[in-house]
Amino acid sequence: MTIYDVSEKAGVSIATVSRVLNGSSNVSAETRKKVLAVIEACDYTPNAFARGLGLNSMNTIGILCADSSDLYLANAVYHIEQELRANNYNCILCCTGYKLEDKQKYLNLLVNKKVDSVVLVGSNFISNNDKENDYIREAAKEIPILLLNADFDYENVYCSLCDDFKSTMQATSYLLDTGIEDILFLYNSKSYSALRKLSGYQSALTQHGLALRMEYMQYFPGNHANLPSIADFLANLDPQIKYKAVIAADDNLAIGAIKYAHKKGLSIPKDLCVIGYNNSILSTCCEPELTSVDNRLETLCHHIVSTLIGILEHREMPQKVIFSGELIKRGTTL
Amino acid sequence: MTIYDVSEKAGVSIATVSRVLNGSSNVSAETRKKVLAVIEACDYTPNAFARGLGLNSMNTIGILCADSSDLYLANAVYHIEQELRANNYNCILCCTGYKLEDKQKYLNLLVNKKVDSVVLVGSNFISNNDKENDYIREAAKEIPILLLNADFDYENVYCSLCDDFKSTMQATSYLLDTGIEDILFLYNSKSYSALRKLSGYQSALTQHGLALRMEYMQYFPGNHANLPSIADFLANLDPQIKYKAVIAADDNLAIGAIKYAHKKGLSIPKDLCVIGYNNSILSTCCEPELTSVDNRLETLCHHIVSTLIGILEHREMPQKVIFSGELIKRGTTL
DNA sequence: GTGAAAGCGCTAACAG
DNA sequence: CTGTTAGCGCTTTCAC
Repeated sequence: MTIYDVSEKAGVSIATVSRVLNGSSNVSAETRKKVLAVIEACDYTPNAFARGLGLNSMNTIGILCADSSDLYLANAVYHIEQELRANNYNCILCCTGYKLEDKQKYLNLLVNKKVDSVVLVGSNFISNNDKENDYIREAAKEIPILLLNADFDYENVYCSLCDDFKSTMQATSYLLDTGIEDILFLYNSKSYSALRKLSGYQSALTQHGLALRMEYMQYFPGNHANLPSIADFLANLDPQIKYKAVIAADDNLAIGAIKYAHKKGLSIPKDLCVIGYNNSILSTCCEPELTSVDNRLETLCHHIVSTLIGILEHREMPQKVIFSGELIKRGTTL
Repeated sequence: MTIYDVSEKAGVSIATVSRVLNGSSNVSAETRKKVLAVIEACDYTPNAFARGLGLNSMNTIGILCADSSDLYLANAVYHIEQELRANNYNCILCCTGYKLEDKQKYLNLLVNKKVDSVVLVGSNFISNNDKENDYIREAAKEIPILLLNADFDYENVYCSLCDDFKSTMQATSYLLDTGIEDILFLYNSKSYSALRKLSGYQSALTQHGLALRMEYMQYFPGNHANLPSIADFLANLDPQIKYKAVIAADDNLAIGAIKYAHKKGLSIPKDLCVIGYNNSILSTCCEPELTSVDNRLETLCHHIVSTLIGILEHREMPQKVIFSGELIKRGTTL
């Protein structure tokens, strides 16, 4: 069943069918009804490929993320998909892993597949080595690129992010204000976002007149989905490093710290305070529940999609939008 | 840059370019080299839409799931995407929620978008009211439909699932064998899979000569991502219902039970044993860690995709494959 | 081994 | 308001 069949049965030209299909106003109520009746009767649906070929778009957006099984990224993907679908766009999901080569390859692939735009979920798509960001610049020459939780200045690239620096600074200050000075910062990524968190931590210490100690900023090199291994990592740290609190770059690491405390018989929050990041489901699964920074994921996703829609509709849109996080206080802090 | 431009620059016809593009053998090594050189030089990529129109396929598979932010589903989606991409297929992700109307709508939409096939992730796509499964039969008339963790007999529908009945029966028996008889079964879905688990629980009790008590099979009506509300639910149960163990239909519910125990001052596993399902990240985040049924998600996903590829390549494939789960013993059981 | 040409099904500019 | 027609870029017979 093609548009020709419909036009024939309805006794009109294909152009007219196309018009009613696309809601053009230039059709008399009568012909419209006639055509609609045939369409209904034959259960006709336009061929999506032909449409794509003509319009050079199939109303699809690519979503690139390193690992959609990661709690945080999965949530982001979910919300973005929901928002896009509400706007009548389809999503092609593409999980790249963390290797530059693959990110590059898949971004390229999506561009060649003629998606209307792609949104990169997670700051790990931006490297500190600027040359490694060229693949994004390249893609941005073809289609708009949206970044969730990353900061990058380039034409046709748009960012929505949470101020991780400020949030972490506030979280750190919160601990400092309760009189705790020995705070371990735990992170497991060197992405833009992670580094911003690290700076926030440092900045809070400095502002409170405290010296920075490198050994109190620990990089966990493993997989943060392996919770026990995080606890082991902390257990194997140099015992010289004595801390009364842990600020973690995400909830997984924070849970690792809690597990470590349990293992060592430390009482939380009396002996050890813990603050996580993301306010994910992990923050309510433990005992006591985890104080965590809510980085407004849903808001960010909502915003990035409405920006995207605006761009595709050729409205003028802000290149960068920054939200503030919020510390959700639960049982792991005083 | 189109195939015409390439053909012109290479001094051949577009048919020849198409041939080298598609690896046809009927091209002399010399011409092939010439054409490839031009393609390389111009950085030419074929237009995906035109290709789709000609071949009636764009090598994309639809993935339907109720909620990709759900831990279990997110993992499934991740693995399926990875496997498909490894086979050079793209994935259109579509989160439907749990309403029949929407599942129907989106399955239809994907069929109309001319995906090559769709995989339905999670048993919630199959209803016990068989009439509500007609939308799947409808779709199966157009393209192959794959079901992950659901059981459904129909032409052009293929299932990969874990034997939830058996796994739950084994888990229950395991508890019974340690001498615990008062076991609460906690579930929050009435999907095929959840009901199979329930039967497994019942069957184990019956086999051990124990009577079934309806009040020991509790349906939690809330959102299982809200962990504290699960604990509250248990706390508000009729105090007449005294139990020494909880078998939960997923890890979220099990974590709720652990939270409940903490709240009540019950010691785990001495006063209360808990068994979860899915062996997700939640099973290692708590204290003690959760005994949970591993339902071989990765294996299932691997299998479902290789079945799919087989079908698309017109090989004969099994309509149904059933794996067995495994009880992973951790600290919440004796 | 290679080229010419007929679709694939739709959109949109143009003419009436 | 409606019809005619020229693409969109590729695949695939069918000749040579």
